[in-house]
Amino acid sequence: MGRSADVPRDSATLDDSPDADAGCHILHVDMDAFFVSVEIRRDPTLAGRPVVVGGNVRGVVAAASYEARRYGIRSAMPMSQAVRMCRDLVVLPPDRPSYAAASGAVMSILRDVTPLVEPLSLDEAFLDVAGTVRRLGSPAAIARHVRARIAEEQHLTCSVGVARTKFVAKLASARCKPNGMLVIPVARVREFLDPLPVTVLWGVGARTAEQLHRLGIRTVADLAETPLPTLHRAVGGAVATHLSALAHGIDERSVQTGEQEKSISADHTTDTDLTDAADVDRLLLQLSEEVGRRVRDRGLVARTVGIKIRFADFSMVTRVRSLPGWVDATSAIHATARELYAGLDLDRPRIRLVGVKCENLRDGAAAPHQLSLDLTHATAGSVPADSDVDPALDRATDAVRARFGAAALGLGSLLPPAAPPPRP
DNA sequence: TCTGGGGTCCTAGGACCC
DNA sequence: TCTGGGGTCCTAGGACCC
Repeated sequence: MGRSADVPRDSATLDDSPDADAGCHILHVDMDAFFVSVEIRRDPTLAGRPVVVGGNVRGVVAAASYEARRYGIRSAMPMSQAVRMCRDLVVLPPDRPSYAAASGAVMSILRDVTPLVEPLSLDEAFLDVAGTVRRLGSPAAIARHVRARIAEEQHLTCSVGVARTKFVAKLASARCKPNGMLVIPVARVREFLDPLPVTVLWGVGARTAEQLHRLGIRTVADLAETPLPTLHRAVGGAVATHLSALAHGIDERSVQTGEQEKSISADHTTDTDLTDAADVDRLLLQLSEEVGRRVRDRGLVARTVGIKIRFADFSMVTRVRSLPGWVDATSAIHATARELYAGLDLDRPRIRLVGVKCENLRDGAAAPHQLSLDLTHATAGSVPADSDVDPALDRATDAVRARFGAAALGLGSLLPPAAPPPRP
C-alpha cells in the first residue's frame, strides 16, 4: 500500500516485558478508513490520493483516506467544506453492499479466532480471546495473527487494541492508527488513561464535554478525582456513574454476541426542501418499503411505527405509535406513518429529512397476529389475521428488489405519480 | 461551514392499574 | 372528601456512537 512510511509502529506496548499482555483478553479490532480502503482495493489507482466516501449535495464525509485527512478533512464534515479544503479531492458515492460484503469477510476471519465476537458497526468489533490463548498464544500474538490474516486474505489494514477491558482496548486501537497494534498492560491502565482528554471517553460528546469543562474537568485524571455527587448534578445519574467508573479504569461490560436489533429505520435527506404533502407521502412510502423489507428479511414483526421530520431550520419532530398488533407489511407501516404525519398538522412546512422507523421488534414466528392494510386501528383482542393481499405483494416486491437491487422499485415511488388510466 | 444515515440509551411526564 | 405509592407502558426529545 506504500503506506509504511506513515506507520508509527506496527506493534507496541507500554511495557517491554514479555508477559505485558497477561490478563488482556479483550481485543478491539478497528479497520483503517474502511469504506475508502474498500474503494481503493477495487480501484488501486486511487491509492495515495485524497479520497472520501460521502453522500450527495447535502451529505457529509462518511470516510476519509489518510491523504485526505492531511488537508484537515474528517468524518462527519459537510461535503461542501471538504471539497473546499482540497481541490483534488476524489469524492465517491457510498456503496453499502460492497462495504457490507467486506465487513462480512472480516467478521468471519474474527469468528475463526473465537466465537466471542461483538461487531459494533461494519468496521469494528470486540473479541474476547480468554478461551483462545491455549490454541493461538498470548493476546498480543492473537492480535498479530488477526492483523496478518486480514491483510493477506482481504488486502485491508486494521488497528488492534489489547487490554483487560473493552473501553481501554478501544482507546488503544484509536491511538495506534493506522495499521498498528497497542497493548495496555493491566497494571498501567491508570497511567495510560490519566493524561487523556475526557473527550476520548465513550459517552462524552460535545454537550457532556461542555458540562465537564465548566467544572474544570479536562483530563481523565480530573474526572477520576471529581466526587460522584458533583458529577451527578452536572451530567445526570446514569452518565455520571458510567463516566466515573471509566475514569477509574473500571468497565465490567462483557463481549456480547448475537444481539438482536431493537429498531430498524431508514431516513433520507432530500436535495432540496420538500414543501408538497404529496412529495412527503411518496417519500414516506419509499422509506416504509425499505424498512418493511428489512423487517421481513430478518423474519421480524414490529409493534411500534414512528416517523421523523427535520425541517429546513434543522429543528426536528418525532412521532411514534404503538399498534394493537404486530406488523411487517409495507402497507401497514406506511398507513401508520402517513397518519402520524397528518397528525402533525403542519402549515406550509419546509422539510429536509423524512424518516420511518419500526421498533418493539420480535420474532415473527412468535407473533401470529399481524395487522395489515388500514386495520392498524383495530382494537386489541379483535386483531384480524393477515389479509392475503399484502404478504403476496410484499413477497413480490422483495423478490424484485433482491434480484434487481433496491433502486428497481424504491426510486420509482419517488417519480411523479403515473397518469390515471385513460378510461374508468 | 451548514450540518448523512444507521443505530442505542437516558430522561421526564402522563396514563393507568392495583 | 381527599390522598398514598409502586409498577408498567407509552410518548417526545435529546445525547451519543460509528
